[in-house]
Amino acid sequence: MAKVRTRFAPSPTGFMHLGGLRTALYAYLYAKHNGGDFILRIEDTDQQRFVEGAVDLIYSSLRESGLIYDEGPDIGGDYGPYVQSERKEIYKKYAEKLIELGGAYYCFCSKERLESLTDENGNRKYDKHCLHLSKEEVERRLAAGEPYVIRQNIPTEGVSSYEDMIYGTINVDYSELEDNILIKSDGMPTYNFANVIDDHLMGITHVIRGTEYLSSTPKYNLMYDAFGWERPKYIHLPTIMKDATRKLSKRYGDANFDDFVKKGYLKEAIINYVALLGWAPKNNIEKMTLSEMVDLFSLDGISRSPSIFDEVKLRWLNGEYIRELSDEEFYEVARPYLEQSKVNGLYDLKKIAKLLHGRTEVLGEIPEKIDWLASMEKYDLSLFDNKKNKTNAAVAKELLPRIRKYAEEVPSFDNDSLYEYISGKCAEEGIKAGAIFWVMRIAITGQGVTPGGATEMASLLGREETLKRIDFSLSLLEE
RNA sequence: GGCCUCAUGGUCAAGCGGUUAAGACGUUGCCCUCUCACGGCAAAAUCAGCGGUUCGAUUCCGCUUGGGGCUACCA
Repeated sequence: MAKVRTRFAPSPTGFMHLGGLRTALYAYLYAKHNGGDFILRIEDTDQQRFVEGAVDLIYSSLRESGLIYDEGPDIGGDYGPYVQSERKEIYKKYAEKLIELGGAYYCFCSKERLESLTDENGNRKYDKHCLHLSKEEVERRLAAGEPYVIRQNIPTEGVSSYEDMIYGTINVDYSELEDNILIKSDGMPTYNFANVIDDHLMGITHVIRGTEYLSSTPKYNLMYDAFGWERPKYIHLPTIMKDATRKLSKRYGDANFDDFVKKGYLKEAIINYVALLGWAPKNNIEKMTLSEMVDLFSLDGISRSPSIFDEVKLRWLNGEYIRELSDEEFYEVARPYLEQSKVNGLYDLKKIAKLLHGRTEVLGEIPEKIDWLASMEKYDLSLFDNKKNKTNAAVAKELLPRIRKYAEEVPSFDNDSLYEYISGKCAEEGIKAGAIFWVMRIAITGQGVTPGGATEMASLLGREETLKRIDFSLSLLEE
């Protein structure tokens, strides 16, 4: 069997969309699982939608997520060029050939005439008007420099049939199809034409793309057949949805790979999560590395129904990846976020990172978790209420001087020393340690929830600041 | 509207004629615990509806309903 070749063929219209990323991922996985090649091709035939810089974004997103392509515009290959706008002449040549074969024809119809074809329901279907032009007339008008397009000549009757590797047999009546434009008046091909020519010329064996092409694939098969080319195998993928009725799309602004990276999701987690949308490995594992996915990937694990993107689950998975990091690695990835928080320069960021490590699911939430540490504000005294430890503001007022004394006396201000010293004292003096720790934590932070216990927070603050805060709380309790 | 297509808990999903209908996220309890988080345990589904086929349907077929896609000189 021939070597498997798959391709990812995005249009450079903006950021790398997660739906596109998944398509790329599956194309990559299928190729690699079968020992084949994965190719990148840029489909930039629509100059209106072209966005400056988008091509570089495609390169970097693919590279960052580990989807290394074997051939592509920036790395070359034997089937280039890999950018469609650079293949204009190739399309022209094949379009002319298709015309000779009877599979296409020149069309000179004006926009106005096309619009006049619209029926009362707002539907429009080209009437093959120019198909009936004589050869001489076509020659004449071409020579006169009249603007033209090239349309595909689709049979008016009959049924087209093909096998999709996910959806099975797909039958479509030719009468449902229209004589689409293959070559636009600017000389550029449309997707409808370019994808066929390129996939064939580049030796693509398996075409992997979204279901939006499921029902238009018969048109492409018609061309493969006309040229006498072997049709590729088709693998159409279900859509990723934002919710039950809306497709995940750029319009909502939160569906880009870059957005998630910026929010503080790890690239591995994003890829891993996206892989799970529409595919499940046989062994029921959810957390996988890219290379594990390559091993496990199989078409019969792909579902046919659209799946909804669930950021909550992505969060969980991201948390799993974060917890797996060493403290040192976590510090490195968390650093930009730590540095943009208000505590930057005030406390030891490494120490904070260590406390945050097991409590962080998304890196971007780090600042809000620690910003309050920068200054001690007046807080609600009901925070001292705790029924398990039987504490409240009155109890706190009583306990705090004692806590202050411990903080002064403890020989070393690291967490272990603090914990041992204070719990030792509590045992000695017959006081409930839980109550002391609760009061102490509230008194030095003024927060109900903190990224560490009383002694951890104290050791982070240092003796001086801890005492200062205790005094502040004492004064609050006096009022 | 026409055509293509999909349908198991809130979400992702196992299942491929006979099961107590996996698992994960989330949710809710409980346990652990110097708060939170982590971790542990537990709970929650008559498989969209209706008809068939079959000794027997979540699994096969049809219809209905609902969702998605296509119907561009966009891909």
